[in-house]
Amino acid sequence: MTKLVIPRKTVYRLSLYFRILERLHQNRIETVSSDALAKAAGVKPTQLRKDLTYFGQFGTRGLGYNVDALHSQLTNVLRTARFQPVILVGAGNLGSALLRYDGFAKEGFEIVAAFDVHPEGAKNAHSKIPVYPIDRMSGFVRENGIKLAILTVPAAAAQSVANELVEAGIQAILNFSAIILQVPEQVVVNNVNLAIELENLSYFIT
Amino acid sequence: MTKLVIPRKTVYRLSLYFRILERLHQNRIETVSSDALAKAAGVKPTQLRKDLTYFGQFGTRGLGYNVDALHSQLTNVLRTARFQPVILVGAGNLGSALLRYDGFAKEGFEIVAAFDVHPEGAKNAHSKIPVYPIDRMSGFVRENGIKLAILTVPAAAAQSVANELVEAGIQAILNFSAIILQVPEQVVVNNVNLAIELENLSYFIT
DNA sequence: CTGTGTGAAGGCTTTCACAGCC
DNA sequence: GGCTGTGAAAGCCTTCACACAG
Repeated sequence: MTKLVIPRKTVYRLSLYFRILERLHQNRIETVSSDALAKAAGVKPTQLRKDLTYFGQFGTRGLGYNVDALHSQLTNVLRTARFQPVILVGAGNLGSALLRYDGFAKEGFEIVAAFDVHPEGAKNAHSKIPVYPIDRMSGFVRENGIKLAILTVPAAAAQSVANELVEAGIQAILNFSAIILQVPEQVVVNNVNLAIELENLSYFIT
Repeated sequence: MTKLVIPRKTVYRLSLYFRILERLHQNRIETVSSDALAKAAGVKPTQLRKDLTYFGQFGTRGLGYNVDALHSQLTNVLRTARFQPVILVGAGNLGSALLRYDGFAKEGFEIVAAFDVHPEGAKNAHSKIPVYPIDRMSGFVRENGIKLAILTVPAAAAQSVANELVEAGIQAILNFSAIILQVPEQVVVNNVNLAIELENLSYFIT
């Protein structure tokens, strides 16, 4: 598998290109140049072309890329990445918000279950996703072979919940809690810290 | 101002260190080594030390860093970055969730107002933040000198709303919408795309 | 002897420059 | 002429190795 030689940042951008190609397809656009596609993705054209060469050649010189062909190539590269069942742990403010957020389902991710210390307290009226007590989490992960978890518990609980998830066999965590998780290196963690994103932006304000 | 010579990634990590130092301070820990602090931040000790040298020397050799002293130095570096008033545009699912999310306020950011095409439809029962119709947005930004906006509108509306924000004088945007915004280069944009984060994680699952 | 500070080396990404094809 | 593909160069960031201070 050539999977491992694609740089992390490139993989991230491939997801971007993929989504742009979907929109182009919906608009019945058949061909796109690296210039146009790169601009839509907010990168330089050379970067886009370099990104694509990691797994082949798809363009026609003098013309550009066939939207559908490139789209299906990217589907192929990212295929394992889509339609993964996901669990969410921590149905507080942010967690229950994400349960109601339809952006995941739209893009092929299904949150199959949520867990919380107080499942009955979850503000979950508008969602069909079941919220279970957290002591059922490990069992659920094991029985259903869940590999992906979204972590939205308070900072104080995050590490111990993460330990439990790892123990149960989780391979990747999308971490919204305000601490950096210590996990074995085979477990992948992406951190999203909204306060830091704002602080970072503010730093660059004049 | 030495501000501009600090690399973007370093600024981001400074926010991390800052939060860890706050926790250490709360726990009455007075001194911390670069090893311990780096581990908590998920980086290598040398990286932490290098990050700090961008704006001075704060450690005591053989001992480590004084928690409070380093904390106040970071406050100084990040000071403009905190306590900025923020507006939120797009009070749909994700937007109204963020209005209820207390993580921003806890970290010094106040969302002073929200805007939506259908303000009355905003699921805003539990929040005290006012939701105004979107045609009041520009005026509000101008009158209050708002520099920071959180954008949670649907992809189809995002670019035109962003244009309006830029026109009104916004300097930085935290963009949750699924497209990459085209903005003048003096405007800073940080993108958060939750579906791509999940897809990216999934890619690295075996 | 412990742990910071830092020039130099190394590694990873991005960008350039241009060859090659339509 | 227009646009892709790509080796080489540049740039940026991280890591190393070790000098130096307490």
